[in-house]
Amino acid sequence: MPAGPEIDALFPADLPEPGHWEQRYPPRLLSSGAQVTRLGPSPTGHIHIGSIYTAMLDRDVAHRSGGRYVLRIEDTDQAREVVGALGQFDRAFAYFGLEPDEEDGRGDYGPYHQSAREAIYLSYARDLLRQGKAYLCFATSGELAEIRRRQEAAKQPPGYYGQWATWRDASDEQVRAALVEGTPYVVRFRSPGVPGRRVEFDEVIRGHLSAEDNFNDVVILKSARDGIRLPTYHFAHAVDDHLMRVTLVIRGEEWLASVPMHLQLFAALGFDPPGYAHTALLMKQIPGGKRKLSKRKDPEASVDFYIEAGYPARAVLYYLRGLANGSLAELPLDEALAAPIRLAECGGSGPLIDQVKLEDISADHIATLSGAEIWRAMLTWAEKYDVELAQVLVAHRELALAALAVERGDDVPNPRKDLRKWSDFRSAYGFFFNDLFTLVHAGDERLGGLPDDLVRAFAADFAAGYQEPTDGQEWFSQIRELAAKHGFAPSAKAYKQAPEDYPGSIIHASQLIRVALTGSKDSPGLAAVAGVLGRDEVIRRVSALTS
RNA sequence: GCCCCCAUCGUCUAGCGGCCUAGGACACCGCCCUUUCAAGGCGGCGGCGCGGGUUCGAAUCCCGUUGGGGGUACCA
Repeated sequence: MPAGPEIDALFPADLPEPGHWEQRYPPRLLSSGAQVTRLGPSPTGHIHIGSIYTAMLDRDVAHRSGGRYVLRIEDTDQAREVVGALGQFDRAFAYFGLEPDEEDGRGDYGPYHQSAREAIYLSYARDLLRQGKAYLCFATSGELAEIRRRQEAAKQPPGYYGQWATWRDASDEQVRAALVEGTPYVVRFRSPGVPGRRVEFDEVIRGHLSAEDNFNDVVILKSARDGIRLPTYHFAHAVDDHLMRVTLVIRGEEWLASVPMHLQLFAALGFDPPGYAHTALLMKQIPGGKRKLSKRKDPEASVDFYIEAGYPARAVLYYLRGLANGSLAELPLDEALAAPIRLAECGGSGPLIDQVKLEDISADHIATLSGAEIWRAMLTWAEKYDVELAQVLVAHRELALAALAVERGDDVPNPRKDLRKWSDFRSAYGFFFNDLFTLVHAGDERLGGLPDDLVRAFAADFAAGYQEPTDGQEWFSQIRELAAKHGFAPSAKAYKQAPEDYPGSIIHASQLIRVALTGSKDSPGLAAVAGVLGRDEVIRRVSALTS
């Protein structure tokens, strides 16, 4: 390997030494026991619900210990970067109230996106190179593929190591020649590991673990692209988490197998390693089993799925919290959200995300909200995802509140649970608003196939003698009397005993009015609905049946 | 293939050697309530993967096995 001066020639002349960064980012002044955590999402598309899950843990652990929760954008893979991803991150964190304590624009340990930290990585890479703890590798992707093919054929572990790592011990002449030719290169870590040797380490969630030590000379600096040379995740993890003075790395289980290698990197750099907690991955049910939720394949993996459908943030957080610590799922929502998450009590196996359970939780939660609270949340959601509905909610605020008061409120022991998410509002409550309601006429299939003449006559009678509801039973007696007059059976039982004697039962008669008023065969209690709609509107809607 | 993690009802889990005849929630089924629906009440179905140990005693500890998942990139 070429000596110092030749290595230095590969880097900018004014590149600072590691000591510079150590001073620039001094250890934090925090009380003992304070944890500094970090979330490192990649801007490669929609943010994953798993990131919200991890962010929740990061924030909880940091804040309860008097520490800091840092957001670091891991944008070292420029090829996969998606524009607009960052704005999405902000929206997602805001929706769930998981804004970081430090991120670009605020915090003393920035910049907080990796593409802006190139000089830092270069400093440490150069240092490793000078010490012989890293080396230049000129192998082409074709050569690497060939090595891999032969390793597979020989049933040997894949990777760049031992006899396969030809550039690890290349002569100075070989390296110089490649450099002179301008051959692209990467910087590889010279792993001190040997096959078969074991390492042990502690992991917060899984306890004391042991694994085969890493012996793979992983890439730490990728080849230059547009003159910029960025680090791999592994190297950036070691450098950033050290310099940002992160004390606890909470990340997905997919990183667990990399810990031995990461530990080697920290040791080679002379850093104290952070603590590690690897959370079980959120899974998705598939025909033959389950797999980790995929951002690309599964819409429910994206945070936007939950925001667009309008699941209340607190309901989602509560669900996620229950997944992390099962005992929290037994607590009421408010208590669960206020209780600490204990990493040591997190499960080690990945849970299937259960949409139905989430909806149940969400419906329960919404049922605890007042009409005014629901109106406010509905409006916030609709302004973004259903503009027409938002306009209606604003223009008819009183009507909306009256509609939301139907079978709901402080004096109602058993509030309606027909709203699981904000996007349910339109189908459940839209009919209250004339702008969102279409009159129903005789012959409509929702009327259940009753003869048009009967429908018209019944509707005309109802409209003509309509009385505003004062009491539910009293109001319903109007239908009861008319049903009798028009030959409907007085009860479902009577109808069932002699169906040929009647056009239908009292149930069919009431369904006539229900469909006329709500456009649906399912609705809240008719007397309450009619009360909200008001006399004129009830008559208008029922009269429509006659035409 | 190799390495690693994990393992209780269909799902999420409680359980950390005797409180277990294994508890709860969701789902499902039945009944009740009911002019429809959403609910609500009551009840039911349903599980410690398997085999060895250790122990007076094992869902709980150990070993093996099977199964599931993750990793094995100049992606994170």
